[in-house]
Amino acid sequence: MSATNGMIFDLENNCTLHVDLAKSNSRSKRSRTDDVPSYSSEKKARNPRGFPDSGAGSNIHMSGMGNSSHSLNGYPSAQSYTNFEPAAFSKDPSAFAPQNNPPCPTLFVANLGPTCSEQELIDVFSSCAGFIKVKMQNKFGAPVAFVDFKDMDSSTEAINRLQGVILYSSTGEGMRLEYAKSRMGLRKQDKRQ
DNA sequence: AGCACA
Repeated sequence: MSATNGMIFDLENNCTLHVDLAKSNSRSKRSRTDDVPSYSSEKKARNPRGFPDSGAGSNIHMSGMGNSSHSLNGYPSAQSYTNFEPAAFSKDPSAFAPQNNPPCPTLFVANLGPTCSEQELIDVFSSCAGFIKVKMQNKFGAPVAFVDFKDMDSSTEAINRLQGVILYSSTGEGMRLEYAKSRMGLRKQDKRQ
């Protein structure tokens, strides 16, 4: 009787099933906002829409990265493998990387693993057209990198291709790609149609 | 969420 009192999120099937609250159930006298009769810890969580916000509406599915041909922790000094295609594991880039910065040729890379090296980023980003160089900044626990492209078109395509790509040294969801901030960007670079 | 050099 309490199995489907709220909603059911089925993340595995990439489908969201939300069962409406009991309108004509046996407990129809219960108010819509008060769905937890046993625990009255938080009463402030009420919506005028009558739909409890759980915040779990995103159906993020991480693929398993089938390109792990090199599982070694060491990397060759020269880039010997630059032919793998990151477009194979295309997913929704906007699910976990909202880039609101104005477009620029330089990309900001974050959410890297603690053992990520600059050579690894070079090997990954060199597969994109217009790639120039990678400048990595090692901070403790939060390494970031800057990737320079020749144009904003190249950097935009690089974001779409390599957004959320899990490196061999990644620990979480993968690296986060954004447009780099710069005080030079305050110039008029927004072109209106 | 976290943004440096030239």
